[in-house]
Amino acid sequence: MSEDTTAREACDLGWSIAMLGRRYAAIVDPVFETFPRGARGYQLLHTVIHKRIPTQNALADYLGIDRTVMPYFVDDLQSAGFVQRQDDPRDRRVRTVIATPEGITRYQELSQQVLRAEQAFFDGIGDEDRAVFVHSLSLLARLSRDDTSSRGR
Amino acid sequence: MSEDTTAREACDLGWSIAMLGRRYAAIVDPVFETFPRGARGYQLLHTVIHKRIPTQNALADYLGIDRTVMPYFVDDLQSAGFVQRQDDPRDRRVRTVIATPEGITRYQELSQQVLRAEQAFFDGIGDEDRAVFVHSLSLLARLSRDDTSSRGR
DNA sequence: TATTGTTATACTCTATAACTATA
DNA sequence: TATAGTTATAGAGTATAACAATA
Repeated sequence: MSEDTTAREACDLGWSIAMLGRRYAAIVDPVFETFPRGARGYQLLHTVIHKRIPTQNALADYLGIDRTVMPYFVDDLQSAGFVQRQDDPRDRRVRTVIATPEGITRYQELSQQVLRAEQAFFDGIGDEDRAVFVHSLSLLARLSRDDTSSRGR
Repeated sequence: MSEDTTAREACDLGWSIAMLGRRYAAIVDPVFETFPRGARGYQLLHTVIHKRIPTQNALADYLGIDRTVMPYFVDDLQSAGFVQRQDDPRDRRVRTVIATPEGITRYQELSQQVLRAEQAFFDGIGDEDRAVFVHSLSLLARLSRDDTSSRGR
C-alpha cells in the first residue's frame, strides 16, 4: 500500500466534512428563512421540545453555541411566541426554556419541510447506504460529548 | 426509539452534521496551530498539490471560500514560502497557485499528523463501518459540485 | 462586455470581560 | 467561592462594492 494514497485521504476527509455541512445548509436552510435565528433557532426549539435540558448553559453546551449568545436566541424565540422562560423554584437562578403550544405547532410544520429537504439532500445514494451513513454519523456526533471533556490534550 | 422517530430524525441530522464538524475540528485543528490560516490554509495547500485548478477563483469555489478572501490566503502561504503565484502565458490575467518544494515537504509532515488525529476521530466505530461511512460521506460531499455548477465534472 | 485578481469596506457571527443574583 | 443568566464590547470570519488589467 502506498503512503501517498493514505496521505491524500487525510485532507479529503476534512474537505468532505466541510462540504457536507455546506451542502446540507444550502438545501435545508431555506426552510428556516422566516424563522428567528434560522437553523440554529430551529435546533433550539427542537431541543427544548424533545430533550429536557434544565439550564440555558447546558442548552448552549448541547447546541454548541456560546453561553453568552444564548440569551439572544431565547429572547428572539420568546418574542416570536415559540418558547418561554420558566422559573425553577428549586434553584431561583435557573430559568428553564420550554416550548409554547404555538412553538410546538410551528415546529411540527417546519420538521415536515425539513424531512422533505433532507430527502433531496440524500438524493444520489441508496436507501441502505443512507441508513448506514446516518447511523455512523449519529454515533460519531454523539461521541463529541464524551470527547471534549475527557480526551483533551 | 423506533416509533416517532421520523420528525425527530429531521433535526437530529442537522445537529449531527454540525456536531461532526465541530468534533473533527476540535481533534484535528491543533495540528494546524502554527500553519498560516489554519485548517483552511492546509486544505488550500493540499488542493494545489493534488488537484490542478488553474485559477484562484476556481480554487476559491472548490474550497468554499469567497473569492475576495482568496488573495489573503495565497499571500500568507506565499509569505511562509509554501506556495507561489505562476503567470499563465495563455491568459495573462491568471496567476496559478502552485506549491513550492518547501510547501510539499511541510504538507507531507502535516498530513501524517492529520492521519493520526483522524484515527482518534474514528476511535469508537469499527473499521468496516468507518469505510462505509467515509465512502458515503465522500459521495454526498462531491454531489454539491454537480449541484452548484451545471456541468457534471 | 465579461472575467481574473485585488483592495477597501461593511456586515455577521462568535468570543471575552464584567456585572447581578442566587447558591 | 462558584454558578446561572445577562449585557456590552472586541474580535474573527465573511460577504459587498468597486477598481485595474486582460480577454
